[in-house]
Amino acid sequence: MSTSHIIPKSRKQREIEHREHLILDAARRQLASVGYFQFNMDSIAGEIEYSKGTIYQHFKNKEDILLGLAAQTMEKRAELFDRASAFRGESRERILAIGLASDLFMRLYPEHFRVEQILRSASFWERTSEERRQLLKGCEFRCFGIVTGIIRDAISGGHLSLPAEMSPEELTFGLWSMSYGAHTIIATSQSLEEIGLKNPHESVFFSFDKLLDGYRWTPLSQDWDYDQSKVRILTDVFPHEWTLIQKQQSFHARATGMGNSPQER
Amino acid sequence: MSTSHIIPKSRKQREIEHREHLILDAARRQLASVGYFQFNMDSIAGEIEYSKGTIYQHFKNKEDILLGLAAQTMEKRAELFDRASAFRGESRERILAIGLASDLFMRLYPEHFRVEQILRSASFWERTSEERRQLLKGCEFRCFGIVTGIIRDAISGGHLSLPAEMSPEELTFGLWSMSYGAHTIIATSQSLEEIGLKNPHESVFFSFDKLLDGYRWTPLSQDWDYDQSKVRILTDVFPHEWTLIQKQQSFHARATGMGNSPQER
DNA sequence: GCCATTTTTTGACGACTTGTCAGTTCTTGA
DNA sequence: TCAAGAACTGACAAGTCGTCAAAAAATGGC
Repeated sequence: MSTSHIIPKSRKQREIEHREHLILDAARRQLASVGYFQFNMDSIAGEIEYSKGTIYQHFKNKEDILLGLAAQTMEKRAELFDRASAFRGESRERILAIGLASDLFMRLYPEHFRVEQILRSASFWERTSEERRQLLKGCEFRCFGIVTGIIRDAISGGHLSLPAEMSPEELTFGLWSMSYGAHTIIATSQSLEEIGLKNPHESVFFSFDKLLDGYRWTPLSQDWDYDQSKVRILTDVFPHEWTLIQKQQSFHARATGMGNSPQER
Repeated sequence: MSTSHIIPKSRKQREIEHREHLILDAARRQLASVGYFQFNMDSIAGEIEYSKGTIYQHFKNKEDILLGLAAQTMEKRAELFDRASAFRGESRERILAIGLASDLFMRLYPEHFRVEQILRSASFWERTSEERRQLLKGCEFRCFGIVTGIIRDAISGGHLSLPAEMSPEELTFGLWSMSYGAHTIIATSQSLEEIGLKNPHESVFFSFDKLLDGYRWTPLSQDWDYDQSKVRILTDVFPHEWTLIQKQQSFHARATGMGNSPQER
């Protein structure tokens, strides 16, 4: 009796979860192909072959779907951060690994930035469901905590000492700002080429190096071959992701400066 | 005859321009009070006491109005940058002045970030008018050029030398990223306090200092009192703006760490 | 196998928006 | 004073979101 009770229930459960994925996948495709302004509920319903009413049982409204998309990718970002943080090496290499994770993340999920942009805009949040909001916040905290953890490790390991009035969180904020800003600009600016930036991705790493040198986080870039660390991290920690990106971009590998090994700089 | 020809025309002209301002002001208010999702053409029309049709003679569509708002504020940002760049002092002080200009800008025009966020999002641009697009791009180029100019001055003045493979534009991009990222996060994040950041504005300046130290842009922060430079720039270059902000925030001056002189750090 | 009850799904519909355009009002200048 | 053109208007077509009564499907007791 217990099984006949439980099995149908869990099948139902799985069906519901599966449909949630269907909806999000359809939404992601829609968003990628037609953009936010064309993106509408009727066509998502059409695509997944369920009615609009059913979608509204999963999501409070249109915005909630976008939040769902963001939560999905943020989850993946947090995973990448976890793996980066677990790299066995100098603390500064571990932070470099986080930088690489960010970079890989934005290359693997470029739509994420479109969504995040909308997310961060006017009066969006109040329309979404509390539950999903918390989910996203959780991922954000997790990522933030991972970075702050590495910083604390660096301090206790004697590789970094912050001015007395400065907290590890503030350094994390600086790194976050730079990374978020750079990636947003890269993803959305119409005219970086025109402005004279051939390879903004690479510039980000350069700025990172200099920022950490400014904090005197040892080993300093002049005393250590971080290009080699980069290769090691990519092959050890992100082999799968790196392969994916190399495939994606192999046709213009040399132009992006990442399809090849970092030594070329 | 010529006067009777010209005067009415220019009055008409002025009326039209005046109305454009009316529309943008109403839109700005709407956006600030109800957010993007409630923001609609009918209520703007109601507020300015012209019909919707008339609004559509000025702007191609809703998005074009937002672009108009952005162009208005970007113009102001470019002005602040111009003034910052004209500060007579060390090149690194001039870059600090740019940093202060950014900070003042976001404090004076917080709605701008809401708009910019929407601007940078999905399939927005294709709906707007080419003319206004160019206007905005122009402001962006101008700001970018000002910063790059200061960097070139620093290089030719012997205060900074970039690695051979790195261009001034790449450094500008790094500064832009950090500033844009930080301000966006500050303006839109729900939970900075919760995460342990009491005064993110101040953290930005700290990161800036460290980044420039990393580039060995002299005088290094350890050899120069940049807090004092900050005060000098604020009083010499941005006296009016600074007063405005102090008034705005005087009731929680100590909390923001900017209502008072920077020495307190 | 049958039917009453509960759960799930559906899509027509109300409410609201955007952008248009035919018709009206205002302005200009002889 | 009035004709011609410019400017303005608001009803309207087209399209969207989110709801909800009714239909369909699943469940479970007999």
